[in-house]
Order: sequence, then C-alpha cells, then structure tokens
Amino acid sequence: MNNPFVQEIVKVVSRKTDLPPQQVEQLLEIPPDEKLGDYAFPCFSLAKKFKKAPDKIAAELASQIKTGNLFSEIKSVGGYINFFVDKVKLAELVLGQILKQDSNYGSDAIGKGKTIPIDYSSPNIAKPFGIGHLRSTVIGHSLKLLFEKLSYSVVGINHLGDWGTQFGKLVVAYKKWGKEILKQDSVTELYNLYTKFHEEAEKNPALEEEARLEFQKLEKGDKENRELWEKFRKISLDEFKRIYKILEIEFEAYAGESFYENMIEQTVQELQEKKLTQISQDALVVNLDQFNLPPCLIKKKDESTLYATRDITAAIYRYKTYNFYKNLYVVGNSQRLHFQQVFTVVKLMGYNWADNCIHVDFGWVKFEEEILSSRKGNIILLEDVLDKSINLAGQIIEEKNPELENKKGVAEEVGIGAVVFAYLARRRNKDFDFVWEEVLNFEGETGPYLQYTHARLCSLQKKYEKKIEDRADFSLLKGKEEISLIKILEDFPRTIQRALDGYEPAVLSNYLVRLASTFNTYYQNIKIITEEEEKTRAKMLLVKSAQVVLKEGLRLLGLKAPEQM
RNA sequence: GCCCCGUUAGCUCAACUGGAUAGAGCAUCGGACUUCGGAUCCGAGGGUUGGGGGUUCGACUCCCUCACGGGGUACCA
Repeated sequence: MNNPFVQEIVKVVSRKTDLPPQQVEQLLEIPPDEKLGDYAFPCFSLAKKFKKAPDKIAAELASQIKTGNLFSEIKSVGGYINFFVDKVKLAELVLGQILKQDSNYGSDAIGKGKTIPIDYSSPNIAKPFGIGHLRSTVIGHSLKLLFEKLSYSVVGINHLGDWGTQFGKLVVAYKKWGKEILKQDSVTELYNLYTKFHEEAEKNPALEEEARLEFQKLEKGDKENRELWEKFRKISLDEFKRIYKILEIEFEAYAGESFYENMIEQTVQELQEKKLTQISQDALVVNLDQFNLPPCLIKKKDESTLYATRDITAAIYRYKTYNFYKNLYVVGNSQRLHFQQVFTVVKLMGYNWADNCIHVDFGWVKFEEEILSSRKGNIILLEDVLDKSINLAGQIIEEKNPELENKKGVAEEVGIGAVVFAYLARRRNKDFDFVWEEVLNFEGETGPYLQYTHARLCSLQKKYEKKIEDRADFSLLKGKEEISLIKILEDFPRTIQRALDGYEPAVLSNYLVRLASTFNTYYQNIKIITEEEEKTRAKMLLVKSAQVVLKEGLRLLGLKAPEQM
C-alpha cells in the first residue's frame, strides 16, 4: 500500500526492532478510538525477544522515534506505540489523491495480466429466476467489479444448469402433459411442467425411472429429445437475459453444463488412464478415503454422467482456456462437499492449480423461516420483488420530490439498489431471511440511504456553483468529523483489498454505511457553504472527495448513484 | 452415526482476521437552532458474545466439550 504514513512507521519500527518490514506492517493496527492515535504498533510480541515488559518497550521506542514532518505526536500507552499523524498532511495527501485520480482512486495494478474466471448466478433452465438466485448473482457481480478494480482480467461465466436428469423429467412431463400446459412457451409454463412432474412422481415413483431413461436418450443424441432440450433452453435463456438486463449484469460466457458435453468422455478416459477410478456398486467412482471424503461419482450405473464429472471437465477447460490465476465458484454452501470432492479429484489428476480453485460459498435465502423449494413450486419471483421495490421508490419520490426529472429512471435505480444492497449487506456465510419489510426498507443502513447521501453531496456541489479547486488550505479542516471523514476516505483502498481477501462484498457495504453516516453527522452539525470563502473551499474539497468515493463504492457493489432522488 | 456451517441487544447485523471501553440499524420512547435535501441527525433504554472448561500478557475471534438450529453424507444439481 502506498501510504506514506504506514511506510514511515514500518521503516522506522523495523529498524529499531530488527523485525522484517512485512511483519511490522502486519502487526500495525488502527486504534479503536481516535483519541488514542491514528496508527498503533503493539509491542507484546516483542516482550520475549527483548526480555522486557511490553509497556517498557513501547515507552522506550516511542521516545526514540522522531515525529518528523508526517507525525504530530508519538507516545506509548500500555504496550502500544501510538502514532498521531499530522492532520494537515493527511488531508492534503488523501484529498489530493482522490481529486487527482477521481473514480480511479483505490485502483491498483496488482492484478495486471492475471485472469480470474468467476462462475456465478448459474440458474437452472426451466425454473423462473427466484429470490434465491439473486445471492450468487449479486455477490459474483460485485466480486467481478472489485477484481477488475485491481486490474485483474475477469471472465464472468454463467454456468447454466442446462443438463442432467432434470431434463429427463421435463421431457417426460412434456410428452405426457405438454399439450395442455405448454401453450405460450414461457418459463412459467415450463416450470408448471416441472412441478407437475414432481407432484405426479410422488404418487407414481416409476416416473423417476422414465426420466432417467429420457435423459440417457438425450445424452446419446436422440433427435426428438435434443430438439425439445433446445426449445426449453432457449425459452429460459431469453427470460434470464431479460432479467440480467434489468440488473445491468453481463457475462462473458454462457457456458452451461451442456457446453462440456463433448469433453466429458475425455475426462473419464483421463481419469481411467491415470488409474484413479474403480467400479463400485456398478458405478464408476474415484475413491477419496485417504482424504476422509466419500467417493466422487463419475458415471452412474447406466453410464450417464453426473454433476461432478461435468465440473471436473469444466475446471480443466477453464484452466486450458484462461490459464487462470484463481478460479472462483459463487455457489451455495450446500455444495461444499461436492466442490471439495471435485477439487480433490482434479488435484489427484496431477493438476496443482487445483489449489487455486475456490468455492465462494454462501448461506440459504429463506422466506419466513422456510427454505424455498423450487421443486414444490414454492418460489418468489425476483421480478415481483424488483417491481414492488421500484413502485415503492416511485411513491416516495412522488411524496418527497414530485418535481424530480426522470422520476421513472430514478425509481428504478433506487428500487433495485434497495434490493441488491439488502443482499450484499451481510456476510455471505450467514443465512439470509428474506423479509419484505426489510428488503423494501429505505431508511437506516440501506441502499437508498447511501444513494440519498450521494444525492446530498451532489446537491451541495450544485449549490456551491463555483468550480472545486484541487488546492485549498487544508489546515482549515481540523474539526472532529472532518478528520474522521478524511480517515475513512483514506481507508477505501484498504477496504477493497480486504473485501477481496475474504471474497466478501459485505466488507465494502459496511464501509460505505460508515462513510455515509459519518458524512451525515458532519452535515448536520456544520454548515458547509458559508461566507468564509477559504474555509468553504476546503470543505467543498472534502465534499467532492466523499462523493467520488461513495459513488465508486456503490458502483463496485453494482448500485447506481443518482445525483438527485 | 460421521463431516461441515451457524449461534453477539427484542429483531437484523458489525467488530480491521488474537488487541485497548463489544458497536450500528430496525422497532419503542423523547428530541433537532436561525433548514446546504427530515429517505437525515441527536438522546434514552437494551449484553455473563448459547453453556462450561482450556491456551496467554490479552479471546466474540484459537483448542476441547455440551446444547440448539441448518446443511451434507453414491448414482439430483
């Protein structure tokens, strides 16, 4: 990180303590309370090395380090050396950098030349796009934007569920009830066929066997089934693309499971040549006892392939095609074991890049304490949720800002923003309870709150009228909230890095709430545009910086930042 | 049975990866000057971080154990 304060501390402390610079940087932390300082170096781990009490070490080092021109004070408290940065220098540095770089602030070249495929969204054909699918979609999309921010070249892959036994089920259902149910070629009707199958199969289990046979036929190239499959696939894909357009999400590749169909046999052969497979209970499996995992099934007893086989094939294909740096799968945590098995098999095949394959898992989306089951027709359509949210946003605009231009467009940006942010505000590993009142809430820690703050920042700039200069007397920015705000802005690049380290957009969401709420407190307490020209000029620099960072942060989550709302 | 994940204020979540006094929002109640946007802000109440043990200078965070909830566990994905 090119932060001169950190660099200086690392340099000096590492010289005084003989610790490698990297370790010093890792130990360095930010105190919980600003009164304690801006950076702190804990000396506890040095106690053994120097055979002295930590607080004595801290006191000694603190007295030896000169403040120089970057720091205003360096003192020890307990076992910490606390550094107080020169606030004028800080403002000059942070605000100067943001104004110069604009939306590029926080970018980095670290990922240059490295490719990362991200497998996300990946809905199943013949099922409508429900609120359950949104989680993978928005997490994957945000990770994509974040990696691109650091110059990685990202390939968004929509690994459609367009192959497998479920198509056997659809074919059976179509042949039996297609004429009465499938009239307009819509996803809803396809879905009705699918649920009809499951209803009937409960009464008549023989249908399951029929479905297996139909899929087997499909896999072997049966013409009629092939045509049906293409029809089903097209209906669904058109529908999904419409939804993605609303969300403004695009994929570089729609390589679904069927895409790997022709390569699967080769994978099976390779596994056999490498003597990794065995026959067990009539099926072809890779035994994984030595890893304490259940065996990975490669082929069923009827010779047709399985999910795992396709994922192994897809991983190999992605490595050959993209020579990836990392290979991500944004898929629910119910598939943890599956990915463990797949990655382990790939590793057994001798591919060390298996270690760079990462399952970015996430918890269930539940509705009123119930897990949504698409098999039973228990599903809430994403489009209904978005419509409701957009309507609500429209109503609120009508109430509060009826003169607004482009009301419809703004209502969409805010309504969709509310839903997307609700999904990105919590860490991925937690189950997400879909509660209407919470998803459609526009107050407090929500998307519209961030957007509102952004609109407010824009409106200040409009009111100011004058051009915002990139220079000002930074010593005029020394109020408590001003300094907090500058420090939060300074933390933006680090936040991006932290979000990526954990594959966790929620880290950025939390950050943006902190930024917005700190600004709002400031705004409430201090009049920004006043008669004092010099001071106003300096404050407007801060306003502009906050606006730039907030907008960019929202963009990285996949939210729009309207200038008025 | 075995394996994974989770458990923090009434509810939904944070806590910079082992650091200093565990913080926000929602809901409830009370308030905001001489309004740059009240979708905002301020205040109040609310906690044995599921229970118990351990590791160490220090534990919401790591280890063991128990409880509760969820998921997975061979031909679905």
